[in-house]
Order: sequence, then C-alpha cells, then structure tokens
Amino acid sequence: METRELRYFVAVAEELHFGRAAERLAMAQPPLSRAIQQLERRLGLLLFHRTARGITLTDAGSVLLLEARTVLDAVEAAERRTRRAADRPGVVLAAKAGASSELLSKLLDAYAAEPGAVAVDVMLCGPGETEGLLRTGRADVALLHRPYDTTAGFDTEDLYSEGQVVVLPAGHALANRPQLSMAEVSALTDPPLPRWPRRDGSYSDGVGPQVRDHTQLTQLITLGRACAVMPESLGAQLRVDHAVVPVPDAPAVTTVIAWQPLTRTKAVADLVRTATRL
Amino acid sequence: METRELRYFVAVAEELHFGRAAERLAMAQPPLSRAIQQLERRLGLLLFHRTARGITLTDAGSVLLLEARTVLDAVEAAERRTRRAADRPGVVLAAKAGASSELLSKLLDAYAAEPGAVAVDVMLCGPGETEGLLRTGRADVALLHRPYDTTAGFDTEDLYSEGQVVVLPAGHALANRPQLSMAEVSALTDPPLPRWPRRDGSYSDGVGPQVRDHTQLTQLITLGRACAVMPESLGAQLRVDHAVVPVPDAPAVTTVIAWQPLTRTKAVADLVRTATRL
DNA sequence: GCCGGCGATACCGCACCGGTATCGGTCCTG
DNA sequence: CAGGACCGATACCGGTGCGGTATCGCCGGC
Repeated sequence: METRELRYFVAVAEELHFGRAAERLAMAQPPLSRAIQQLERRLGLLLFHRTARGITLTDAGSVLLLEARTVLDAVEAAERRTRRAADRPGVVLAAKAGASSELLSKLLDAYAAEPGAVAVDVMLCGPGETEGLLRTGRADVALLHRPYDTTAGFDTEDLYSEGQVVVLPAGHALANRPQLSMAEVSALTDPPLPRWPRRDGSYSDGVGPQVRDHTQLTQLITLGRACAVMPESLGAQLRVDHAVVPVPDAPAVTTVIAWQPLTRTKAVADLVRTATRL
Repeated sequence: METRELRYFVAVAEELHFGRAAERLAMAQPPLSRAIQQLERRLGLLLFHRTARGITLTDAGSVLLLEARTVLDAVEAAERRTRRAADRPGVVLAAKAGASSELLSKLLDAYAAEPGAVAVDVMLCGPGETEGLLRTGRADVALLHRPYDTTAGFDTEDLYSEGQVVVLPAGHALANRPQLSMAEVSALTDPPLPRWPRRDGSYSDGVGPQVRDHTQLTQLITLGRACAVMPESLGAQLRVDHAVVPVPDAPAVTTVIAWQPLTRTKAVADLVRTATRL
C-alpha cells in the first residue's frame, strides 16, 4: 500500500463522496475511483458499499480509516523530524497556552542549565491540539494534562498532580462554602459552566458559553458570564475578584511530560530527565 | 513520501551499500540510486554521506531510518488489520511460549464465558518476537513481561507481578541457600547463565550456552548445563530435580496485557477488561 | 418520462519507474 | 605507477500506470 493510495482512501472515507473527495485532492473523479478499486483489488476486499445514491464504509473500511490516519500521521512525523534533524535548531516543546506556566518556566530554566542543552522552541497551543502536534512530529515533547488529554500511544512521566477548584464570581451564593461537590458544580446555571469543543470542533447543545481556549474562558469568568472547574494552580491566578472553592471529588489533574515512543534524541531524554527531577 | 521510497531507503540504510540493497529489493542498482536522490531532493537534504568507497548515514538519515521503520510497521499493520476485519475470525493474542500458561488459560476461559466473545487465536512465539507481532498487526493483543519486553508505544494494563528465582542443578553448592543476591547469581560459572540473542539475532561473547527460547533453556537446565534466573511461576514448573532459590534483589517481573493504542475493537476491549478482573 | 446526481468505464497522453550500458573516482595490487 | 576491482552516478530507453476528458449506466425525484 502506497501513502498516495491511503491519502485517497482517507479523503473518500471522510467525504463519503467520490466527487467531493476528488475536489479536495485537487484531481478528477475517475482516477480516484480507479485508485480505490485498485486498492480494494490488491487487498482482496471491499472498502465501500456502493449504491447508486452514494457510498458507505464497510467494516474493513472503518478499520482501514483508523489505521490509515495513523500511517499518514507517522509519515508526516517522519518527514518533519528528518527535516528538523538536518537543521538542528533544537527541540520543540508543546504546551497548552496558560496552563502549567510556572512548571514550564522552571523546566526551561533547569534544562537550559544542563550541560549539552540545545535551544527549546516552545509551542503554545489550544486545548486538544497538543496531542496531534506530538503525533505528527510538529513537536518533540509536550506537557499534557490527564485526564483532559489522552496520552494513548505516547510515553509519559508524571510530573505533578493537583486537585481541582471551581471559580465563581465573588458574590456568588456558594462563594463562601468551604468546598463543593461535582454534583453541586454540575448543577450551576447562574453563571453556567462553559462548553468546550469536541474533537471535530463542534459543540454540544446546552446553555453555557462556547469557549475554545483558556484565554476566552478567563475573560468570560472575569465578565461574570461563566463558572469553571480547573486545576488549583490555574484557579490561584484568578483569586483576585473571584471566589475559588475546592472540589474534592473532581478527578485530580496530573501534568505529564509526553514524547513519542522510540525517540532516541538526547535532547528529549535530557528534557524528560530534567522535568522528573523538578 | 511514498512507502516505496521508504522501503528503498530502509534497505539502503541497513545495507549501507546500494548494490546489496538493490539485490535485496530484487531490482537494479541505478533506479535505486535515483530513487534515493529524488527522496533527498524532495526533502531538501542529504540522507547519506557518499564517498567513492561507500556510504554512511547522515544525522538526518539516522532519524529517518527510525521513523521509516515505524511507518512501514504501521503500513503492514494497517493491511493486516483491514484484511482481518474483512474475514472476522476474531482476535489474535500473542504470548511467549511457556510463559504465563496458567494466566493465559484462565484468561481464555474467562473471556470465552463473556457475552459476545469471539474466537481467540493464540499465537505462541519466541522471546522478543511478541513486540514486533503487535507492532505490525499480526497480533491484536499480547501478554508481555516487563522488564524483559519493552512496552514503549503500547497501551498496557498490569496483570500480575512476581519475584524471580534462580534455578540450579539439585546438588549445586548454593542449592541449600535460603536466598541469593544478583551479584552471586551473576558470578555463576559452573553451570553458567545462558546467553539470549540480541535484537538483531546475534549473541554476545561469553561462556554460557546460546538459547533462543524457553524450551531450549529448560532442556539445558535439565541437562545440568545451565542455571537461569526466571519468574517464580516458571521456576515452580522445574522444582522437581532442581533447586529453586529466590533472588530478592532481582527486578520483579510484571505480566502485562498490551495492545496498540487507538484500537477501538470491542473484542480487544473485552479481553483487556476480562484480564484485569482475573 | 425527463432530468439530475453519482459512480464506473473507455480511451488517451505523458510522466515516471525500472532496465541496460557506461562513466568517473578511489583504493588495492603487482 | 599502471591495471583492475569496486562503488555510486549518469545516460538513455521502453513500458507501465497515473491522471485527464468524455461518456455511460443506474437510480430517485419532480
């Protein structure tokens, strides 16, 4: 199987329409149809159910869609990492904007003091993006936050674990409570909890404001338009003008440093070692 | 980058010789040279240092070698898994021959009793092979043994942890000791410790007999030609005619169940859940 | 019954892949 | 120091196959 074929297949599988897929691939529809047929013939199975009105994925096709995506990610990562190795400008570290800033600065300082330290490009990104950056080789190392980020497929080391708090407007009815339960927090509506985008970028139905990153969330909280559950360290930054109440039964948030398995770079190893020693 | 180019590159990088690589690929040398040149041109960097007497990998080339191998493994896995999804004969579970046999039979029985259980093909293999089987999609799930197997890049759940023992001939001078240290065990020469193959299949220099799998090891121990450190559960099978002495400072061996991250198969999930409940 | 939408088929030209023959440079050897 | 062996690069050529346009077959809706 050639990556070209996999790229074609993923386009068709995602669009479920040969014409649109061909357009996305900047090519005509007939060669695309033929390429998929050839792929099916070589695999000896059908990837799509064809009706005159459209196509759907077969079971085998659904499996190949998942597998093909990981292959294409790996190819992209291979290309990026090879290019980076030729330029040697150092490592790229990805982290969610706004999160773990104290840990991050400590890590960067400590690593810079290591013998043989190379330049570290810090890549700040929105929530949920970090995983993809690491998977496609745009970043070499990342700071992730379990259970918000999924660490499947990466090697990780736990760095720091903390409880969560809920941030409320200063005068809120629950502001003076010593602690709140998740049940109480989930029921909040006055300033409601925000809605985060799903993996595909869409939002669930509901009443809370839609937010895409931590900056937006902070602003909404400051405006008194949202409450939010967040790790202690983030809540601490908002203590002025807000009430911050612990939520003991919320899942603990663990900051981990993650990297692609089988990475053999000295710089990545040094960074991880430095981080675990903090 | 097409997988064909990556296959060519890996062959050349491993042989470090265009002629031999071409032979291995069953093609002539000139098109191979040209393909590599084209790859280098597209990447905008050199993958090999060329001298008139031979070639060596550049830094970028070394990186690409690692990355390309993971890409090719992923492609192979994609093909295998897609084919398997079309046939639907169930899941393939890989395990080291001879190891964890009790755990394995319990797992298979318990899983078979689950509602919605599918057929489980058990694939018994030599030590060190399991990892590759999982990585290339020949197996869906595997029982691995840390720290002997590396679990990098897989999702795992710990199943069972046990100490290690050393197995000695019945009349051995140390046979009556209540326990032994790793230092004492490492110094054994009368029946020496065996030598296991490295990843590439070669053996280190030394005096011990060369073994490839557990059957060979068992036979050598029975013949009084080798001592060996192994998990308690394995040592227990050899208790007749041998002395089995605990080695408390040997690393504990943990049997884990492992699978490829991002696998969404119900059968794999059921197997893992069943295993963790044992 | 006609039209519109979708995927498949037919056919064509050209790029690219792989083959053979050969070159250029370096090291070993007599 | 000349000759040869070895190795990778270059030159050139034929065939495969990829992508393009034109068109068909099929089904549903108006």
